[in-house]
Amino acid sequence: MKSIKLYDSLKKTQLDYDSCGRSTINIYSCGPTVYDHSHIGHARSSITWDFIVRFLRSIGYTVVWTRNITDIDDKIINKSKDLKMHPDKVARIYSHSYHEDMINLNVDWPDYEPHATQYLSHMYSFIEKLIKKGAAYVIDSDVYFSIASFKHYGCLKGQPVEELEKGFGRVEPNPRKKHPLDFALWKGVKEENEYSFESPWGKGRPGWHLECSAMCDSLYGTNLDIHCGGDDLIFPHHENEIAQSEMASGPFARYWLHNGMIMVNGKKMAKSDGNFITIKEALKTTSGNAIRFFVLNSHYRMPLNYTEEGIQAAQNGINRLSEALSDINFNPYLITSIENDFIKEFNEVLSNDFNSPQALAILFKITDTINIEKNKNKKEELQKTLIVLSKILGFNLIDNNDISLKENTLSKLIDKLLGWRSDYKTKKEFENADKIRNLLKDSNIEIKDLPNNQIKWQIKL
RNA sequence: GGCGGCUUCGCCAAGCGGUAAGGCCGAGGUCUGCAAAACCUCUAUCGGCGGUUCAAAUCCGCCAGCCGCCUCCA
Repeated sequence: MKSIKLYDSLKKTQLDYDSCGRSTINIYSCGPTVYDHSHIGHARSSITWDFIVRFLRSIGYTVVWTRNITDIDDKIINKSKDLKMHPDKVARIYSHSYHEDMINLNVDWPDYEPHATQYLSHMYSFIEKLIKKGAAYVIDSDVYFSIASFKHYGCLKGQPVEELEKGFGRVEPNPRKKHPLDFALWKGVKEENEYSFESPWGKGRPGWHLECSAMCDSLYGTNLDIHCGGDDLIFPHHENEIAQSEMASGPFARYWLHNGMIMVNGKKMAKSDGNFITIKEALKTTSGNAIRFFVLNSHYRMPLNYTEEGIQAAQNGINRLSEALSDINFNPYLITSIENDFIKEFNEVLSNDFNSPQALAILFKITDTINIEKNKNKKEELQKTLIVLSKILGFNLIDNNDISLKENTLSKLIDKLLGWRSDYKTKKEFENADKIRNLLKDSNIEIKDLPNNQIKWQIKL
């Protein structure tokens, strides 16, 4: 098994991944709270973990990937009031929207996609365990986690409790809590008609941090290898997860990975700041491949500035990669395993904390080589290499090129038009020939005259 | 106030001690009826100032600007 290095947010240093002799890697990544359409920031996160899972699988690991859906939350409830709709329906609508986005971004389905509301009974036993161990206390129908019970509290954030307290001045202290940093595991209802669930402590709703811990515990027990999420979740979400899980069932995730934020004009893209672009909006003018390219072209831990130009540059880059595959005459879905230096180098750079920008550079190196290769067999192998590697990054360059389209009627129409254009060209009626070319161009179909009277066309966004 | 991070070509962005990847855009050329594509060629010494070193974008110190987290957040 290939060895990999990764940056661990908990130890705050780059480490060699220790597989503990197992070929399986259990990964849990924090998914969305479904109260609205997802934005580019969610896209980055999803694409990042998707590509890392793909890569780990490509080098031989068996990955069991879980990505949760938070389907109960105050924001969902607020939205349900706005829409005059049941909270559960709100959650289902936006989960569906999220799935649509994931499909368009070619993000693989995780192996498990637990919804918080499906794990209530597990949460109850989780809370009970904490209460028994003295790590949680009940006040009326609220249950709080006592951070004083966990001596490593603050380890992920990298700050002792005393320092964390200092930053707490801005928040109204909840007088019911024993310590200002204690957080709710279970929130009892304030009003009788609130959306809530029956629990051993009365009607209420689970605390956000609890969900992930309980679901991890249920799915993986103490065998969680990698836990990932956006770096805005480090504190308090992941910090609290660690505290709960360690207190309830012992060692939690062995490694922590966090992706950097998407920025807009130097500020973090966020719903609350209103400076977000939804994935659906972005897909109106660009492709899923381009968004993925845009994301993968920078290292996952770095902040990434979102701009229209950046997306357009990414789309142009994708177009060039697809271009190198536009004349394949083999079945791209039946590629037997190949080995060469490009692949070796590709695996090398990705093994070094998942350096996707360098991996992308290799794709372009292959593209350059394809474009100048005269030998048919060699060229074919390079094209196969490009397809295989681009798939590991999660690109779909094949459908982008629309091989299948060439079989259908639209394709026949295009060929017919191109035939007419050739006739006009033969008769030197270039004005008419150009009319056809412009017509196609207006429909995002670009044509190119190659030597020997061959004509190539490509759908170009 | 605390902790963490960022500053590299016009734009995006790698690099983690050995003499600046890649993408986009742009310029010139080959090809072409023209165009596009492809191909060839061209474009930075790394925020500032010091220091360590045979050698620094890379390590250390100081300064400046920017951002994130500490409240829901991918």
